[in-house]
Amino acid sequence: MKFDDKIPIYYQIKNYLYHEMLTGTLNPGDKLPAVRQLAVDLTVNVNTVQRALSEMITEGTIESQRGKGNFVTADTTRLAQLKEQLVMTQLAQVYEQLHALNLTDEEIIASLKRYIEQKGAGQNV
Amino acid sequence: MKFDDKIPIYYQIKNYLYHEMLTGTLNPGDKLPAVRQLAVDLTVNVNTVQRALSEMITEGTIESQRGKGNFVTADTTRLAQLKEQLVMTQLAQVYEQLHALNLTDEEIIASLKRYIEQKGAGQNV
DNA sequence: CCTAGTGTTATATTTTACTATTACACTATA
DNA sequence: TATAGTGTAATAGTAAAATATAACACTAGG
Repeated sequence: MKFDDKIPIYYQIKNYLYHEMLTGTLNPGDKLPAVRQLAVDLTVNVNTVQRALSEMITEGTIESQRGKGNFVTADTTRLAQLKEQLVMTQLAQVYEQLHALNLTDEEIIASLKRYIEQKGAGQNV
Repeated sequence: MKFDDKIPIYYQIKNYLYHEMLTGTLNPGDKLPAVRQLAVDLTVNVNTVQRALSEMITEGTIESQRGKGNFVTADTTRLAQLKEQLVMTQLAQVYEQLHALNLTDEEIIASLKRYIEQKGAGQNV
């Protein structure tokens, strides 16, 4: 897996796993790949995987069972909260940045629409 | 100045200076504060400021004159390009992230509108 | 010419993320 | 009970960012 060298790898692993958990690749209650396997898949060290997982365990989005494996929480409410939080974080970030560049609310919305239209021309989903 | 410990400081300094250059605090052709003064203002080391500046000099957004100072480029076309690029980077990032969470184009736009409305309630600009 | 103000560069040190490696703890099962 | 598969943790080493500090190079003005 390729990483952005401006952001800690363990942090990007968290986002990767969030993505898997929120888009159906990993469902509530599912067992995650073994840490050593994840390390191989992502071509990083086990400790780096563990650092990402331990933060997620603290957050409650993943539950660990020693000797068995790591599991996506079965608490769908918490997962919904996680998704909402990730979306809001992204929106807040783009809004703050563009607002700081003196774009008005309307210009921010318009520029996003324009971006999506341009992008959509040729590879819609 | 407070920095996000997930992103290199020199990189955040670049964004800070971009902001000053694109919102009228620093106008085309303006002289920047001396590097040592910037270091004091931002509470970082001179070398860290210099690293940010040297990248911006390479990019052509800042011009250096040894013994005199650093100056915002007078090339307003280049500054306009810079702003456009920063906006596009932000839009691409938020779009990719939200799209990766399975939000449709319409949902992405709608969620941004909702975010702005909620935010606007009480502190419009 | 000298001095103050400026950009530029270099060295050594500290901190953090990451890696490599090893070991330990627990579970399931043959 | 032995073994394979799992999570957890500790140690030592490497690399990059940032710091502290000093020195060098150029400009302007007295």
